Amino acid sequence: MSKQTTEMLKGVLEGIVLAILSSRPAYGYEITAWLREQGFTDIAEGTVYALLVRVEQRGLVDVEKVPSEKGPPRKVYSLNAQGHDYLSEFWRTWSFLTDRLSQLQPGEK
Amino acid sequence: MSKQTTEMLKGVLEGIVLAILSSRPAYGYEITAWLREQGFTDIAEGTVYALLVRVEQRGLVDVEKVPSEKGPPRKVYSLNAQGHDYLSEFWRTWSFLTDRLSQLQPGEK
DNA sequence: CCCCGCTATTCAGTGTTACTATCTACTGGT
DNA sequence: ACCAGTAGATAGTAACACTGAATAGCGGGG
Repeated sequence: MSKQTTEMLKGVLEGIVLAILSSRPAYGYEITAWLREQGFTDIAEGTVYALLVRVEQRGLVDVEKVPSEKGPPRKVYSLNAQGHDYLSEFWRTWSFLTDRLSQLQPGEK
Repeated sequence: MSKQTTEMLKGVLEGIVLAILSSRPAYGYEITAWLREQGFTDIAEGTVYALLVRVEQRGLVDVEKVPSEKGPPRKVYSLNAQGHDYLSEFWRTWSFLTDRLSQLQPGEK
């Protein structure tokens, strides 16, 4: 992945993952696979796990261990009330950014 | 500024500054003032100067020293050919992100 | 004259984040 | 016993925006 993409993901990736969790609970491996399908081809697995640990420690998600048929138990994350608040704030910030950038973007040709 | 905004700015602020420079040459103090008018109320001055040094070192901008009526000489930056290429790449990456995020954003109520 | 305010730039140190690379652990099939 | 696939954890690194301070030039007021 380009360095540009990497830097732009900082802060944004967290919002993306929380947005996914707002629609349904999910676990790390599943989220990584979904991101790759969506075109984030080179998201490292470790990145998603580390991100999930961070949001858990900040109390934005609830965690439940669910035994898996294959492999170790899954840690299924779901967005809690505080997480929803945080996600709302994320969308506000995101809208602010997209507004400013759309003004700067040259007319498409 | 919220920590959220700070983190989301990473990588994006650079694109914003380059976009400004693509429309006209400018110097650091001026860019900072403009950003503040646009609602980036708490952009630290040091941040913009550090960013300009980085893009200069990567050869994306040309620099010219221009004496100022008040205060020390200004370093006026302008986007060069390589900078334009880089900026195009930035817009592609930005479009990719906005596409993915617009899919995730809940229908506005 | 000297200090203050404004303009303008620079720099050292800090925290957060995504990356790389590696490691552990559990299951099923050969 | 071994291996592939699933699932998660962790140590170390690089990049970037922030804080806070310092530097420097010019004008005007006391």
